[in-house]
Amino acid sequence: MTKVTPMKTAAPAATASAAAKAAQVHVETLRYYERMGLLPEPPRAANGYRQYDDSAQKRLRFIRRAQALGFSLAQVRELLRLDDGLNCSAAQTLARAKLDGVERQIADLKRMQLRLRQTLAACERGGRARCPLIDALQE
Amino acid sequence: MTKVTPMKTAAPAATASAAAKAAQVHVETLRYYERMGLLPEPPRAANGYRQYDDSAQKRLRFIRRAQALGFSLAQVRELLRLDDGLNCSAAQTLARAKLDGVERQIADLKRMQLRLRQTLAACERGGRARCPLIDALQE
DNA sequence: TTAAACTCCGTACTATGGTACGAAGTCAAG
DNA sequence: CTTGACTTCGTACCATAGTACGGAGTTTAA
Repeated sequence: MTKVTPMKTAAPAATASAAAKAAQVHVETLRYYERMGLLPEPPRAANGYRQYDDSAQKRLRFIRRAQALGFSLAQVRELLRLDDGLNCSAAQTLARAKLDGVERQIADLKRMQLRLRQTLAACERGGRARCPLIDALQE
Repeated sequence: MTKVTPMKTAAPAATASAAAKAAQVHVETLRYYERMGLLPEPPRAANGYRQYDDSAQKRLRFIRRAQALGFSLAQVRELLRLDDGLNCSAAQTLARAKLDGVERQIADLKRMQLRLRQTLAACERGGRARCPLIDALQE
C-alpha cells in the first residue's frame, strides 16, 4: 500500500496556463496581477517558467471571489493584506464601504429602471405623433 | 413699449463657457462631444470662437438626460439620430435593451449586496477567531 | 495699456482591467 | 529533428468618458 496516499508535502506547482485555466483567467492576467502586486512573484523553474504552487492558486481564487463581490483590484489588494483573518474590523470597514457603494449603485439603477419603464409604457400605449422617449429626452 | 418683448428670432448664441456652464459640463467636454459626433460643429464668430445657439444647447441637454438614464455616448448618438421623434420603434428597441442591461446590473448588484450583508452580519456576530469575510474569500 | 480671463488647437494623459503583439527561448510529440 | 505548443519579456493597445497641458490669439475690466 505504498504511494496510495501521496505526501501532502509535495507542492503541486502548476504552469502559468494550468493555473490560469483553473482560475478561469488568461495567462496574461496572471502577469498583470503580478505587476499590480496582487500575486507575489512566483518561484521559477530552471528554464525560467513561473511555478504556481498551491498558495498562489489559493490567492488567485481569493482575488476572483473578491472581484465577484464587487471589489476593485485596489480594494482586493487591501483585503489581501488582511488575509491572515485577524483584523476583522479593518475587513469589515472595507466591506461596509463596498456595501454602501453597491447600494448607491442599486438606487441609481432603480431610478433609471423606473424612468425607462415609464417611458417604454408610454411608447407602447402609442397614439402619439412623436416618440415619448425622445420627447422625454428633449424635455 | 418698444423692445419690451425681444424678438424670438434673435437666436441667443452662447460662448463655450456659457453653454458649458448651463449644461453643467466642462468646456473641454463640448469639444469632446463635437469630436465624438454628438454635437455638430457650431458656427464660429469672426474671431473663431464657437457659437452655441439654442438648438445646440437643446442637443446638449438631450445628451445629458440620456446619459442620466444610463445610455452610453455611443447609444446617445443613436438616439440623436432619432430625435425627430418619429421612428419610435427604433427608440423603443434602444430603451428596452438599456432597460434589460440595467435590470441585469441590478440583479448582479443585489447578489453582491446579499453576500456582503450576510458576511458583515457574521462579522458583527463576532466570536470567531478568524474574520468571516476573509474566510469567505478563501472559501 | 496692461493683466486677467477666455478661446483656440493638437496631443497626451487619467483610471480600470485587462488584451494583443512580436521576438526569442523551451519543451513534447511524431 | 523538426514542428507546434508553451513560456518569457517589454511595450503598446482596447474601451469609456472625459481631463490636462502648452502655446497662441482675443476680449474684457481696471
